[in-house]
Amino acid sequence: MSATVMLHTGEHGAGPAVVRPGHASRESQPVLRFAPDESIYAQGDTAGSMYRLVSGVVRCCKFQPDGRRHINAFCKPGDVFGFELAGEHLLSAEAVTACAVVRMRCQGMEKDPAAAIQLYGHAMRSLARAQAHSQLLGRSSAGQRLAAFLLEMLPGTSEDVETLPMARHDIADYLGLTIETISRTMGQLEKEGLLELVTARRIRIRDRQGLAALCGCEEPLDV
Amino acid sequence: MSATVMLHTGEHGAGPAVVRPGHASRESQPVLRFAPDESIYAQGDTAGSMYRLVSGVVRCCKFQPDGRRHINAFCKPGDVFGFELAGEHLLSAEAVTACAVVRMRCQGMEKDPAAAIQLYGHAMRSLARAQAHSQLLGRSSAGQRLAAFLLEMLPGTSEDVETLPMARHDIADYLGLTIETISRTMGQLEKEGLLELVTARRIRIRDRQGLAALCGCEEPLDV
DNA sequence: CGGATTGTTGATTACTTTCAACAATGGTGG
DNA sequence: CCACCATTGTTGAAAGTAATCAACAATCCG
Repeated sequence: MSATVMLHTGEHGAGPAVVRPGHASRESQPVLRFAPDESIYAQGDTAGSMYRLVSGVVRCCKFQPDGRRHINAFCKPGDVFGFELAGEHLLSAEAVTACAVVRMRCQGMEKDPAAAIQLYGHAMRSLARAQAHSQLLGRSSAGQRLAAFLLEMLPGTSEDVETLPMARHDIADYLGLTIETISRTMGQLEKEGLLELVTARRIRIRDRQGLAALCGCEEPLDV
Repeated sequence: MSATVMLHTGEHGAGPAVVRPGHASRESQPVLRFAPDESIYAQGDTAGSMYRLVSGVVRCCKFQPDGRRHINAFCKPGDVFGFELAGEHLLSAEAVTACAVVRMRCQGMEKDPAAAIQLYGHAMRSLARAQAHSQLLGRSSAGQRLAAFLLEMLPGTSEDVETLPMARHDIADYLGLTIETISRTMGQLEKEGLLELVTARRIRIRDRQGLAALCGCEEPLDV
């Protein structure tokens, strides 16, 4: 026996477990807009809201004391980010492309079981992603990482040209590689016929199965 | 967009959300014991419980289709693991040392706000760890990884000899390195005077600050 | 004590980084 | 609309780090 709880996360959601503008303990929030490379919040900032990405791409990243940057995740429309257990953000969130974001204040969450369950869902999805990512980084090989990354970022189903929203530098900091290695590996994948680089950012995936075989592990999580 | 949370009832499922022994709305569960290398659950198993480690050390790991193993986390007494968003375990949990575990069935979570909030806390702690770990793997250098690992695993405060509970193979799969590299790097840290290897597993940390400086980043999370 | 397991060390190879120079791109102003 | 220029991406050569393969040593357990 099992029980299923539907957690509606869309703005138009309805029902008991809905975090949305208008909820008793929350209020409607305007859509915020950010230009590319603009900061949504920075690590160390007081955490008090969660954010739902409406459009665009966001990177959640950590700046190390030694100046290096690690990108933990790229958020796509529909993703929720920025919720924290403690009082301050552990990561920074920055717009990769122009993007639209809804901020939702999380006050009195502990008084609202439905919200707590929904928060749990978001946390678990983020957890699954983070674990998959650390598996990717532990597993090594530039080719495998890039293949997995491309399958994750370019969800298209046919052989159409898709646009990578982020720069090589972002990819490098996400995959734990250098921009030069990204460049070379991308070229190699092209030489192997797995993809075609129309320009650096405009890519046509020629052989999705080949890429999946290359990275030799689970398909990208669709969480 | 909507998300579904499967809240599984154990086969003996009865009563309100049972989360840990002693709590008002929960019931006491027996302590399970596992021998070293014994499996607590395997990836793909139906998920219906969470587990609290009472004593010993557990590894949460993923076996890739190509045979490689990645260890996502080592659990220490007090840690809670095994909760899932979906209906099955994404990772396996195995005893590293002999250990004692309390299994808690997760039923009727939606009726128990306190349990949901507690679950959220566990998920967020796991998330913070997973993110820190992917930062560690992305950041590189065997020496830095091992230094961070030792600070994480050997919490002692003075210069006493401590015992590593896991084998080199486990460390390697956790840090994304090989056992040979672990061995060599350990020897190098000893040569640099940062630690002393009484035996392979019995280690005296000589210079905690030095190790922290080496890994050049955040202190280990105490979550 | 003995034997299997676990850990170490050495030599070589493979891969990624680093440093450097160059090419392409895309946005801006003329 | 085009030319310019800063930004972004590519390519090459050399160096460094970790992986691999192989042999050996130490440890633990019965």
